Amino acid sequence: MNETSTSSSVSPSAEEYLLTLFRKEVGNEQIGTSKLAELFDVKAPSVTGMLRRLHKRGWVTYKRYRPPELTDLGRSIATKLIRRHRLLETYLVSHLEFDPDEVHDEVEILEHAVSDTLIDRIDEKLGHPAFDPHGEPIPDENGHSPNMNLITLSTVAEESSAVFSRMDNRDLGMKKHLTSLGLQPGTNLTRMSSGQADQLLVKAGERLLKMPEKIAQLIWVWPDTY
Amino acid sequence: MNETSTSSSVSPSAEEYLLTLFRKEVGNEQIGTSKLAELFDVKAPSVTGMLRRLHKRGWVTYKRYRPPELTDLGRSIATKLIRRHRLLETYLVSHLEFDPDEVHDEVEILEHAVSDTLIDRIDEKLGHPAFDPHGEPIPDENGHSPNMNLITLSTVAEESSAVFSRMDNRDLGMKKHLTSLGLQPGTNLTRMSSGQADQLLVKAGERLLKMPEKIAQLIWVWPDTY
DNA sequence: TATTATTATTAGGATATCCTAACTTTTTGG
DNA sequence: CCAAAAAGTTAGGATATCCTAATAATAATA
Repeated sequence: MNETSTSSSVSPSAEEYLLTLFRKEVGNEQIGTSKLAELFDVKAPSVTGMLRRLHKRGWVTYKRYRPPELTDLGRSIATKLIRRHRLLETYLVSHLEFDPDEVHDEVEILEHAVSDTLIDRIDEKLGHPAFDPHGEPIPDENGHSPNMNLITLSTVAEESSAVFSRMDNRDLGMKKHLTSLGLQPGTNLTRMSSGQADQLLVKAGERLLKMPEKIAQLIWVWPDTY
Repeated sequence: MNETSTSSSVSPSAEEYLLTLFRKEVGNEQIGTSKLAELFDVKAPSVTGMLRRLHKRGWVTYKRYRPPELTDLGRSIATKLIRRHRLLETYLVSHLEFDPDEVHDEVEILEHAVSDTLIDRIDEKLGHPAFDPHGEPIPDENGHSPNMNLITLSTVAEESSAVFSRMDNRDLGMKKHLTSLGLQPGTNLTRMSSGQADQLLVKAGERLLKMPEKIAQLIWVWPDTY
């Protein structure tokens, strides 16, 4: 058993802190003791204590009064947690009718309780998805994320194909609309030639859709590049 | 929010102890400190400590050197936990291809982490099942178990029908054997008349089986009583 | 740059869980 | 019915989390 296989052996809080630190690092955001305290609804000294413990576990480098830095180990563990998190979200949304915007809290607790076996089962059931319901990439078992060289659908050349990756997930209405048309992360799209300037002709699976240029600019795809 | 709605706010171990105590009570079995210690792979003093805490929470009545007694509150909480447990087992088996004999450990951890909402979703997905994969009854939201008036298959009258409910689940070999013959919780059985004394003739679904009296005594069925 | 304001840490406690070692009560059996 | 054996408890520690109050370091500003 490697250090990260049995997540139930590790305290949930510690993993949550790690995850937060990781997300902030990815987003190039600064985060200190008091911000963390606020996020976790905890008092500052608790954060200091946690940072010490994370340091002791080798997940972060920590020196008093300095912001914590993730170690490679920390990053690798966080990546596995991200994978669990996104797979669980995907599963709850697609198999248990959870609302994409409401799964987070449930998953935050679950991700520390499910076994690797269950995660693998879910991954299989879902067909090894590369993106979660929010369009975020799901790292594979080795921690590699799908290489994202995303472009908007509007920049795809006519007669070219691409894979739907993500859409602006701030506009729920549009999201639902697109989903109802069969446009979801993973859907294969082909842009057909169309006479009109501000209107695209897109083949999504079997369907042929007309789509305003404006919307195509909000849809990010993974280009088929051979 | 009632005392038991947010199980994540309560320590998993305490709930596990409660569950064990409840199961023993139901089975009319005695259980003391050292047996508990063995079950939880923990030393005796830890059990004493836990019993004190369970007492303080009002889940059990405890006096030193005496076996613990469940309180009504304890029983009611345990019943909810049993519901979670059995629904989760049922779900993992029917929707995620877990082996009925291997779900237990997974569920033991999960049952303390899932929200009531998720449990309700699962319950719906499963169509409000009354029995789990082991044939054990699943209490409803109010803690009521399906009324079970079980009798053994050997006491079913000839030419009468009954529904397979449960079998002695201590004998794994027999269980697998019966399962392979199509005998599972839920299967409809009809006892046919047979000339032999120590041998029953049983129709299970489409199949006609010969079954030693001995085995029929270990199979519990829900009689068809109109 | 010196002083104030902000941010972060220590000190000292609480709870839940677990442990070892030493002790007590209950049970059992001659 | 009394002495071992078995079962259970207390005492004293450990770790992970969290807290409050007091203190220290860094950052910001006049």
